[in-house]
Amino acid sequence: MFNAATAQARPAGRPDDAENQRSSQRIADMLRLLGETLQPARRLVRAGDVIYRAGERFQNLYVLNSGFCKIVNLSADGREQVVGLKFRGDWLGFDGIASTQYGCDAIAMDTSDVWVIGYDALLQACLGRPALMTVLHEAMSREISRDRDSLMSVCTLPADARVADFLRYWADSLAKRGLRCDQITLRMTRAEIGNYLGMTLETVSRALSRLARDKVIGFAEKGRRDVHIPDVGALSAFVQRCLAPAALAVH
Amino acid sequence: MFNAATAQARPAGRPDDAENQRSSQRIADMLRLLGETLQPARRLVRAGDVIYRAGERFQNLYVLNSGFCKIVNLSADGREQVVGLKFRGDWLGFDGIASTQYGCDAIAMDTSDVWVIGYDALLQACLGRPALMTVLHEAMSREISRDRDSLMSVCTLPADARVADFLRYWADSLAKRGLRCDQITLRMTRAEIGNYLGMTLETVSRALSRLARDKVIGFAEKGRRDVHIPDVGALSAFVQRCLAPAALAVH
DNA sequence: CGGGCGTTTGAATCAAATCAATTGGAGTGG
DNA sequence: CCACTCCAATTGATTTGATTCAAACGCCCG
Repeated sequence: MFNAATAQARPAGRPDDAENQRSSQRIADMLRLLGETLQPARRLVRAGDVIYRAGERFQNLYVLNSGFCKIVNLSADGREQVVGLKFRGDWLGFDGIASTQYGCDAIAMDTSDVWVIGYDALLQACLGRPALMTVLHEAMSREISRDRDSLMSVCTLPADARVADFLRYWADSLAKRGLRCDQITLRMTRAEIGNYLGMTLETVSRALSRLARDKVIGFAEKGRRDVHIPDVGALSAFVQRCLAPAALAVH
Repeated sequence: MFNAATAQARPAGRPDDAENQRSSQRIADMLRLLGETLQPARRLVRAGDVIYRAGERFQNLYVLNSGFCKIVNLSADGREQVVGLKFRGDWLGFDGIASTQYGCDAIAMDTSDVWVIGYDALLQACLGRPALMTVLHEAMSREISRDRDSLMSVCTLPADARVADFLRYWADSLAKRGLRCDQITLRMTRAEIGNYLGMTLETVSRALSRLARDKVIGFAEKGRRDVHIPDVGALSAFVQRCLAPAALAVH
């Protein structure tokens, strides 16, 4: 189930189409179930719009029906940290359940369709519809797994590998949603990527340049926002190369 | 609700006794509720024992009634990362819900009493006992918040501050469980602490030495496993000092 | 066309990792 | 009880990867 593991287990590191299709189906089923049983209010947001803010009273969970957003944690002393990225089918706001207020800001990074799920209504509905509870728990479970993968990446990978792993994660997220992942548009600045990965914007830029020089990624002719990924497996291979500096000529 | 925020908001950085007492009560209430409604099997484990392993089929959640353990993520390429520490009242195994198998190892770090909660039975019981569902969701929510705080710490703090923040987190965890927190016994080696914090064991050792030199912590006469923390607020202050290198003489 | 922001790239600096040596306790067995 | 071993921890010297500081470039938009 782990991204790296999945890529590794495959013969040639190519995406597991069957698995991705199942993911895509699961998300569609979940959205259909939520739509039918709860008729959630929809909120259309644009890049930069705030979905909720840290400190606001927790009442709703949110589900992204389309678009893309970031979760930003702000510490008491002013440090700001992007702690999560959310795509279609992801839930937002779980951190508010225990403390009765949100602990982070959720900011749209693109035009998005956000479904508003009243938490009390959801719990109520869960009682009559066990499938609802299942999707809720699975979503929380997945978030916990993903957060651990993030921590793992930040703690164990050097900067270049972290950037490569970030792109792999992004491509993987798109593939799991049935979207093409050979051409991705990063709707984040280098500074935001760096913040998310725990490094400076210059280091992100250098890492991307190195990835491009090694032909692991390509840039569109105009602008460096669009990244071309000919082979997702090559990103995983690049990560491995970063980790094994003294193990080259073996044949 | 965030640890750092809490400490900051206090007049003198001292622990918030009322809040801690509420936490302690909440945990006791939760354990009582679980014990009464589910009569979970108990498993006594000793330091080093495996509670579950990554890859095993998910069937149970676990709740620590006493003791202490670590959650270890193992990547496909062999990197090993401590991604969480669990104390009395904490739940283990949430990451298995979505994928039907555990994604990490859970290893006891001390003699512990682990309650085994069959997941299906729990869901069943939730239907009749909404309070059960509440504690379950709160536990997952808290884990998500905590994971984000970890990521924040690793991404934004220099090594010394990260170690200080780690000790603050540990002391805070004890306080929230009604235990004394001025004298803590780290049941982890420097290497394990370093792994958790994303640094080498030498860096952990140096950071601890510096904290001791600055009188923020003290070591027991014999052995360096026991750490004396005269004032938890001083740890937060130390973190701030690390972040503000050029702001000393202001009066 | 010019201003402003985001990005790239280079050079210098710095924090942390690595390499290496020593110390200190805990445990074992004579 | 002491000698011996083993492993954790400390501390110093050196190297290295990433940050910082600085300059230039390119793209978008008014």
